Amino acid sequence: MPETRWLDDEEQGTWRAYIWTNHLLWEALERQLQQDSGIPHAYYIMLVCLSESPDRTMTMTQLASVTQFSASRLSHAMARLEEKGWVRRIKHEEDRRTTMAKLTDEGFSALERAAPGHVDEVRRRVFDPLSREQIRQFHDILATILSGLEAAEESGTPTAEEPGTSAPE
Amino acid sequence: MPETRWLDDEEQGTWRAYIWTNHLLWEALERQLQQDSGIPHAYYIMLVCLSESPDRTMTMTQLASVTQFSASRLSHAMARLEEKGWVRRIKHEEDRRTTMAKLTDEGFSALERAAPGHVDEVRRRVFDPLSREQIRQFHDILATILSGLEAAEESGTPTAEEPGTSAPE
DNA sequence: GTAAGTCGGTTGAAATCTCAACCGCGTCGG
DNA sequence: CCGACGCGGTTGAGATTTCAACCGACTTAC
Repeated sequence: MPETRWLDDEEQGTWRAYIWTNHLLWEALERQLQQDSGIPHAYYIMLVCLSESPDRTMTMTQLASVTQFSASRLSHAMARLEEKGWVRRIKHEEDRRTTMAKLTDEGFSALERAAPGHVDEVRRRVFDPLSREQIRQFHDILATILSGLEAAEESGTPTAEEPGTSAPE
Repeated sequence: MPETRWLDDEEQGTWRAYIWTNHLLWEALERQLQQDSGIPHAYYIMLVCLSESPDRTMTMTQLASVTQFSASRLSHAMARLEEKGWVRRIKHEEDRRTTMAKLTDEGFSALERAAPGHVDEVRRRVFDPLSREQIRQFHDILATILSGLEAAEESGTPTAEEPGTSAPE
């Protein structure tokens, strides 16, 4: 790494805006969810993922992969959700190693209660202030960044420069 | 609030992309910083803020306000940074309530060591994949969202409708 | 069959963050 | 001057997250 290419003014400004937006937005969402439903956002995500899965069930590993949480974090969180009665863990019949996490009816209705407020907050904070055109641009920008990040996930930490090249595997 | 206005497909897609991007990006940055310098990103931000302040010094409250961390979080983190020798806390002479946080020379050079890798990561993950035009759009979008969030900060939780204050920095 | 290796998942301890209570200093009204 | 209140900041307990070690269940090679 010969020389650091520092961020120019425009990039710097954008980056700070990003950091800052993220920070405030996250806080607003977390607060809203916590106060209205007593659920941290991370748990909310897990419930959403389960609710959208067939039979409202997933293996721990699947859920970890979808949410990008560590196995450990998931396990602890699950224990917490199970205490609340929102989720039940069931041993898989065939492969006795794997555990199925199933959203209970109480869990589902907790989600139903929490969702409107959350969606409302997101809409108010993010989408209402943006024009339709901006939403489209935003989507494209995020998709672009995302594809680079996902490529990096699989193969070490490449320079996110190549479009199609597949990982060695 | 009569009926929930759910997100349409475009909004939903954008939102998920945002959540996901954020998550992966944050993890990538956190990991990079942690591994290369042993500093969590939150601490990095604090060091950066101090380093840019005159005399590399700020009161705790100023720092809390700039970083948007709670006083408590800041206090704990400061204790940690002080142990590392990167920061020193000094009682203010005139107003004995206030504490000045000062970045030490070791702190500054720790920052110097950490910065290039971090900037590099940000550039590679975020800006390199984007066109100049997209960066500009991104900036506008973030500024728009941000101004709503900041307006909400000050006055309860208004509907983010005011054109109001301009972005900071 | 059995020992080594891997996979799915859990556990406990340490680090961090949040929340509420707290302490000392300053200020203001009387 | 006196007491009440507000401000700057700290503290300790509780919740969450991470890290590393661990356990039992499958697989594979001998």
